[in-house]
Amino acid sequence: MTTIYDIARAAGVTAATVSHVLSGKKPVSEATRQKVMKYIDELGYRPNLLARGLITRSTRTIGLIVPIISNPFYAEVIDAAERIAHRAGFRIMATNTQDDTLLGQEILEDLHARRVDGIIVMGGSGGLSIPAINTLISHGFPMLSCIWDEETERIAPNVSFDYLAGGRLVAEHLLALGHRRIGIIAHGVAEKGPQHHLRVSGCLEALAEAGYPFDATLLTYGDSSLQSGKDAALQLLARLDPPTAIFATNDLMAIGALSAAWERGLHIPRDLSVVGFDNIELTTYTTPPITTVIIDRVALMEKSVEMLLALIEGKHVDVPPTLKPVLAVRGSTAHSSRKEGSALLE
Amino acid sequence: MTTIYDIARAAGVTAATVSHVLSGKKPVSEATRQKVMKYIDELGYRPNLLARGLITRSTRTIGLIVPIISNPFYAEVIDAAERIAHRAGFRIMATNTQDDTLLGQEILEDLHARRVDGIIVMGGSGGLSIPAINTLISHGFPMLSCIWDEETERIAPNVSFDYLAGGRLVAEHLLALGHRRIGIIAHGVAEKGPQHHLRVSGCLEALAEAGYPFDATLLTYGDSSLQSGKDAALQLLARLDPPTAIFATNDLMAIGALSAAWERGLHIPRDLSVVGFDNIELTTYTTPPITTVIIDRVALMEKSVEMLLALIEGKHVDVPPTLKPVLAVRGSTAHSSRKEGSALLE
DNA sequence: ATGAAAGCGCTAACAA
DNA sequence: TTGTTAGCGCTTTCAT
Repeated sequence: MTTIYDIARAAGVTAATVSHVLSGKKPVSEATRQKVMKYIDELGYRPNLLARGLITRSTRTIGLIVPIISNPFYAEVIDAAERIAHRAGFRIMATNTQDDTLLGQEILEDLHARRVDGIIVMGGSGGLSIPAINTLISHGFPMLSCIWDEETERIAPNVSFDYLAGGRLVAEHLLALGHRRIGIIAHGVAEKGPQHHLRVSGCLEALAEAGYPFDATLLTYGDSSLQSGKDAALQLLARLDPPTAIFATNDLMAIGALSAAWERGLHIPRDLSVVGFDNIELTTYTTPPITTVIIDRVALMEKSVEMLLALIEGKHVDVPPTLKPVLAVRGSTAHSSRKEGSALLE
Repeated sequence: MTTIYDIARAAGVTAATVSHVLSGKKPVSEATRQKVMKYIDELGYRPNLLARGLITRSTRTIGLIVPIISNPFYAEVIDAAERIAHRAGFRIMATNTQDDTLLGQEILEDLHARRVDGIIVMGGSGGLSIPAINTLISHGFPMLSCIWDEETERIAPNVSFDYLAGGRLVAEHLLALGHRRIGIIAHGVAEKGPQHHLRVSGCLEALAEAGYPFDATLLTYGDSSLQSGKDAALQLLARLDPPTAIFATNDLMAIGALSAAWERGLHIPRDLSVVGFDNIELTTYTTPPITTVIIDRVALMEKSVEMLLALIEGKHVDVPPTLKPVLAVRGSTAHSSRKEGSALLE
């Protein structure tokens, strides 16, 4: 592979001069600049970023860890992060933990070993242990979490989203439509404890404040996947006293719920209202489009990247204000027409 | 940051010995091994992969370039690639070109400069110019394309998928259901020439062979996005002589078509049949589920990664046989009930 | 079984 | 404006 020395030799200068041409940090005569550039082009020279990174102690790369890349929410996050980082001359190295703690740990260490300049950890703890993150941070490594739960906030700086308010928006919307029996499909298997629990809490709080008790048996769990949302919805719909509305804590599960309702021959929103969370692009194109809570991914990544870059440069950083949710009301929710508590006809 | 020398000093040995412990390539007494490991742990040492890569001339990383990461098809591809590469001890560095040629060029050069061991370029030429790829290959850089069109096949080794056969499957299926007027939504704006044209050609060939001429005005174009599929479908459905079935050359556009039909109050598949291409997970959960052509992403990436690794090791590689399509018949297609050529009622 | 020495390709003082 | 020198953190012969 062509090195800086090959260029230097060909151009009849020294490696330092070639380096100067490349970086533009030192004055170089136009004549030699031209000559050097010519040979760079001719020999197809590309600076070895490993060598450069070794000495500059910077790779101009930021690591991004997400739970599951096949969830469009995270794919869209990666896309946003890439665009934003690119503006600052940084590259994103994204990986997904597949919600596996061991793999998450490995990825974290690998990113560190590659000397990325900093790391952003997205989403739930799935796939990453707090101690693992803690170790890196205590060694002074620039890290931050993005939309994680409270546990992490005290460890890494956290760019946060007001999930609680999001859950409230959902409840308020459904209550206003006359729904009183609301089924919930949350992420997190029961044993592990709910992971999307802030979204649920917000919803329950608003219900309680409005004076409507929540039937705890209407709280079911999924794993954020399409199929798990469908399964949970089928389970809710099979009850003798099915809910008139279902709140899924992410959009994929909401789509699963739509599919479940369709299979049972139910019309949405006439027979059942469905609300999601995330606002992935797809929710505008389902039939009907899904009412969901908007998480502004671009704003989130703008804040995160900006904050991480500051952290990398050793600047003082203020944790940005919590991002607020907005409800996108679409066709999957309507006034409750079915008599509450009555079984669904098939 | 802790270096190998810090460990060596702490353990009272030399850097070479620590290296031997780490690599396991040289015999080391159990006693020193223990001691070294202890300090590695204690000081939180992580080998600097930049330095290692510099000397071993390998980063154990393979670059993966896709057009658009927010298309679940490519997100699923990346996920598959990561799993497969991981088995071989390799890491994937994935980036999307956002279908931008300039950005694609930049990414390619960056990947090269980072000294990834090889690169896989996925999907259409969107975002990457043939000459750019050619330059790298001619310099002996391990590269291959995956499911690209014929143009590339002569340049880089190509893991291919039989798009033509896929298009035929669609036509045969629709013909068997009695459809004669088939609308097509293909990727590629008209000026640039169709990029998904093999999928289209296959379909047209089968139609011609069956003795049914294709009305060229029923060929419309999108850009593989949800919205473009919807727009194109609306356009087709607004005609006085709308098609009885629509073939979208990818699933996102098919979902867009579903949405368009829904907005126009049409029932699928009674009023209109819709077929997609790719078999993204979502197609099973739409209402109704979408009939589509299966592209086996895992098989594709298995072949690609395996082949690239061989290329990296300088082994001779045989181009694997073209992967064949399989049609997944689902609820979005049914027997043509509407009288051909009649306008759609709203 | 361990160590000494050289060098991967680059940048960054510092000199000239 | 250009060159000299040293060294980033690691692996790898080659000695011992």
